[in-house]
Amino acid sequence: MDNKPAITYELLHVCKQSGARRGVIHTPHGDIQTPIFMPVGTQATVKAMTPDELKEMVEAQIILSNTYHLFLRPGHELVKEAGGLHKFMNWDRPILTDSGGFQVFSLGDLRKIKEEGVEFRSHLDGSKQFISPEKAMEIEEALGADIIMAFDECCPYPSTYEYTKKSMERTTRWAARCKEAHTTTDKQGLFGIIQGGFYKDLREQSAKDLIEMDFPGYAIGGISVGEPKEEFLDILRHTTPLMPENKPRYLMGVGTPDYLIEAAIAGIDMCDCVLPTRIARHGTAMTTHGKLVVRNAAYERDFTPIDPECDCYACKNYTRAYIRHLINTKEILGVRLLSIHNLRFLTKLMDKVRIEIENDNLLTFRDEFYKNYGYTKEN
RNA sequence: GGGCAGGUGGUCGAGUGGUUAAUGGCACCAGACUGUAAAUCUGGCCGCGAGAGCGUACGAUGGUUCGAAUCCAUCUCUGCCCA
Repeated sequence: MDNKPAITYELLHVCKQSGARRGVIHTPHGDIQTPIFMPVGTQATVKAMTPDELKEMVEAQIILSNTYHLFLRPGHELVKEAGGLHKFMNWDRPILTDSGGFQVFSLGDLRKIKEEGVEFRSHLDGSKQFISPEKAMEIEEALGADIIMAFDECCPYPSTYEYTKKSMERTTRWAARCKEAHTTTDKQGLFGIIQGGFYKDLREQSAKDLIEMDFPGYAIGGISVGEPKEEFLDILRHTTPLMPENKPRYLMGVGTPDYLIEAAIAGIDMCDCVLPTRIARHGTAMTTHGKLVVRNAAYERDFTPIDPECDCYACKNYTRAYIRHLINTKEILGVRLLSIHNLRFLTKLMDKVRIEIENDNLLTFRDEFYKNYGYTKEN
């Protein structure tokens, strides 16, 4: 196990104003400039986007995919047979696969948690499926992403101290089993996931135990699950400093502009979220001046771009009135244009965040951004 | 000219004497969405009112009845068939 690790982190600069990190993550499929926002492509596709669009229009550096969903369909063996996930979906940049831990949370009614693993009743056909830490590793290795996540439990909010503690300790035991089962360490970096809900001592315990296991990167899981923003920030700010400085820090499931900026300030390097693509499908855009529900009647005759300050393909070529028309008539193009815009909006936001870190100016940038976006306070 | 079937809220369409301001679909209006069971879900959708409520309303008019979108009469309009 002394071969070169698949994933390494290089710290380039720390923002003197905010403490945010500017860095690079080296992966087998290229470098990732951080802090970064990662679009989510659960079923081996970022919904409505081609890989070319993700590269050229969105300028995505890395995308996510999902172990649980690909395990059910088309099956990890099939993806392996196709030559791995990169080849299967025609994406040659880095990929990160989530382990199915989020499905333990989101498929709450359909699963049973045991020490050995989680029994799921498939949401597709009701069939019984079992995912253990070892199984998750088998699937993730077959898929072949650059970064793979340990199998964890994402606790609901709120959860009692007792439940959260038991869950966190089990997640830690599962992390050890994932590490033990993980064989492709030269090609894939396995990240541990810090849990502990909204209890600081549990977060500390989780971080300590996982760090002892020496993963090539660490994630914060189990926040941004419906809690108030103050609690989110509190746990974020408490947990991030516990994470190693020489390894990537990943905050799972965060995707509103304010949360992304706060995450960077807290010292996070990576975030992912379904939000930009989901709200695009539901007719909403993120803009410099806040959320814009394009399908609303107010934009029926608005012949200006979604965001006049945006340079994306959708904003350069189409009006609110046209995109509203496409969304309201359920035309695929509407969803595509909004997805391009929202994803580009967030990747560009992170471009700016990286520049402002280099300029030691991130707090000033945040305040300015909030003012434009319409946030009244930062917390 | 004769026969038959019908005219219900933006629209399509239930309802055939009271619990009906009137099921449902669509359209429309708004909200939610944060490691995707999500091109989904929730709410609103006659007028006025914060609300209790009030006022109008099922082609038109008149009638029966304690009570009618529902029954009767006449008129009117639409579709189909026959001449």
